[in-house]
Amino acid sequence: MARQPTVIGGDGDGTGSAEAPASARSPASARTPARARPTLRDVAARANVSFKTVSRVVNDEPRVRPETAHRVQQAIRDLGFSRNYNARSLRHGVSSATIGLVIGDVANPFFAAMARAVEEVARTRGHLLVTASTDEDVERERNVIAALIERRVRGIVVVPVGHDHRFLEPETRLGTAIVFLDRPPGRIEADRVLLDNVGGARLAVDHLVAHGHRRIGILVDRLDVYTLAERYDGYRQALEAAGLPLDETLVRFDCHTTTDAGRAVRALLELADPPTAIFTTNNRMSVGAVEVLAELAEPLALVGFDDFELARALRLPVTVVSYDQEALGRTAGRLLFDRLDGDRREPQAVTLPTRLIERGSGELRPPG
Amino acid sequence: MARQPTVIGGDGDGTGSAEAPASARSPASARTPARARPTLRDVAARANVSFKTVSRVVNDEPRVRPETAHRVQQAIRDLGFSRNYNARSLRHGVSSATIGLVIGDVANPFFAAMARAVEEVARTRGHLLVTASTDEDVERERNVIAALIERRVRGIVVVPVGHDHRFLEPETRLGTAIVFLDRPPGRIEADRVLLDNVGGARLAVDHLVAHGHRRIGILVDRLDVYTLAERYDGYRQALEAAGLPLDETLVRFDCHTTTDAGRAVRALLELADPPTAIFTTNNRMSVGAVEVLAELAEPLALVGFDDFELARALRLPVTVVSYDQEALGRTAGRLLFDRLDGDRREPQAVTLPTRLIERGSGELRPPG
DNA sequence: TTGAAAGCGCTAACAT
DNA sequence: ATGTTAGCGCTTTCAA
Repeated sequence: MARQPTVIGGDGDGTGSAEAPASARSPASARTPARARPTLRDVAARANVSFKTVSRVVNDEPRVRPETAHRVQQAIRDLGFSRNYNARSLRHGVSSATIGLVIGDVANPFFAAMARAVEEVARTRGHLLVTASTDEDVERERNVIAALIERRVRGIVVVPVGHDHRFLEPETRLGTAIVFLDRPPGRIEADRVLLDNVGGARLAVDHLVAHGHRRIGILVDRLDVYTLAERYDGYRQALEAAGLPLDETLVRFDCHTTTDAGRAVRALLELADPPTAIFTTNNRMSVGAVEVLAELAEPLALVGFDDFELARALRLPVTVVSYDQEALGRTAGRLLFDRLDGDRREPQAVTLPTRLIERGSGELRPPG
Repeated sequence: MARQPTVIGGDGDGTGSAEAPASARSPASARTPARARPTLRDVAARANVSFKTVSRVVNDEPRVRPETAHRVQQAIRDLGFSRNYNARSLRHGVSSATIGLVIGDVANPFFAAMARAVEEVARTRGHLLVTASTDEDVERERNVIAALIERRVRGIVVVPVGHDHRFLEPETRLGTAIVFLDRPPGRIEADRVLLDNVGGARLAVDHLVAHGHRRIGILVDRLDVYTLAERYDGYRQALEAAGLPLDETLVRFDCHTTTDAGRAVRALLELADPPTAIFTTNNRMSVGAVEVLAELAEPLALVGFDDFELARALRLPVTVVSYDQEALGRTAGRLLFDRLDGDRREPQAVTLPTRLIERGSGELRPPG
């Protein structure tokens, strides 16, 4: 398991004058301290040209004799030169070729799918993506956005947490494009790409009602999360449309983790008059519910919002409200680049549709 | 659904001289073109101080009269000033406070978990994370790493694709820290955080053998993926240790997607002498296998490498080789920052352990 | 085809 | 406590 230390060559080009940090000098090992990073000037010196010529070569500008270009290329390789993009973008009008993505948590497959789609759009446009998670914390949202702006990203796709984004207004005026994803901005008008949450929830609950259920439990987290509030609203609308009362004992809040959701399901089951069906309002809750329901002799009906991998391989395949996750991210990414390309239309609001996928769990009828 | 356009204020401070791109002038809307971004100097002018004083305020340096600081803060707010971090880091020794992460695909939960862990470490150190996916393409790996270096990230955590990383050597000498994650670097010595893949595979196959299986199928992708080659190796070692022959018809390559894996399982089932157990060498393959096996009347035994959400909620809960995903990313992140802090030990090789989680599918005995 | 000079927004070193 | 000067690595005029 022991490894040979990397053999590090001597200071071949006489540039290595960088003052090493104290820690670099301490161990007895022959490890060389970091040498100074070569600049356009260093390359120029080595190739015997002016540094402007090197700049031309690096940027594929015309008007350079092939022979000169060649010599410069060689020097670039010899020195391990890499153009400093930050310095480059200091000049007005030279892009940082970077965009930001602010989401709740990359480890959540829902966000991961969006991240992937946004990154894909960025890539086709030659941009890099800085991704930052907020953990649904308002303060972190602000901090992270500020950090992105300090680095002069050209635009930001954000799944917002807060409910007041007026602090972004000056920034948009300064040219940073902002697109809100999955949830609307608070107190400002801006581009947004949303899901038809109310419609999706109605799809789910109408479906359960159509299969004879009259006591339908619902799992939600805090209602200040926009999507959940909307889905809860769809639930209530569906009940009302069906002439069913809203029984508050059937509504379980604060289902943040899968564990919370599992606990909530257990609580519902222990009710004197338990529900015959459950509507879970996001993928985590569905997973948590499924893990508990899997242990039951007599299964409850279940419809979940968000599709998830393996939903169809489960003991009882799960009926879900689904939609195109990638399309969410892709649409937001495209909108962002449209803006960067100079699109000056009024703020756009795109709403993506949902659909019901019947797999079995949502088609169970109430017992008796 | 129609939205009011954002009301955009006039050119309040007389700075707005930025030349608008052609597209900005086209529509009849009163939308103002982006104004020039305020600098330290603009703030200084407004607050009637020198721009160095503003710099002091922005950087929380001492030696500024509270009253002055106040005036400056006000000007900063008025102008919507944001310090340009790129310009700042131009100075020698001022960090870009950014690190890079190069992975196969953020949408894969395996990578997402690592991304999350690395981001977490970065965050505690006040750094932002630029994440880029390679889609397991060698050329993209090189391009992406080059792009990160051009932006002067301080270090890069990379799940490598290629088998020759000598091109990184000059870069490490220039001070960019590189840590390889999940797979070893090719042809250079460098820090690496790996998993005990061989040991994990042996755990899996030994377990199946112990339960009476003598024909054990295996799903793999291409063997030039390090982890899979190692796991395949563990499979062979286990067979040999058990005195079992290696039957090539039981080895299915090129299982890249879940669909591929499902197909491979079907092919195994149609064999004249089919296996009684299957070992899947990553999470995608396990999912693909499960989806096919779920349809079977008489289930096959299955052990999968990588744990996955819902593995225990399935019709037949899946026995897996598990490990601490977060620890992988966390360890790599910490190692990276250790290096940035001046750690000059020889390149480190950390290997993380695996363990078997029995859930049922791996404890099935062969029929008869 | 090549080069010299100015300046992007900032910080560090040195005044005042 | 505040200001001045130089320069980070680059691109953009403009000149040769």
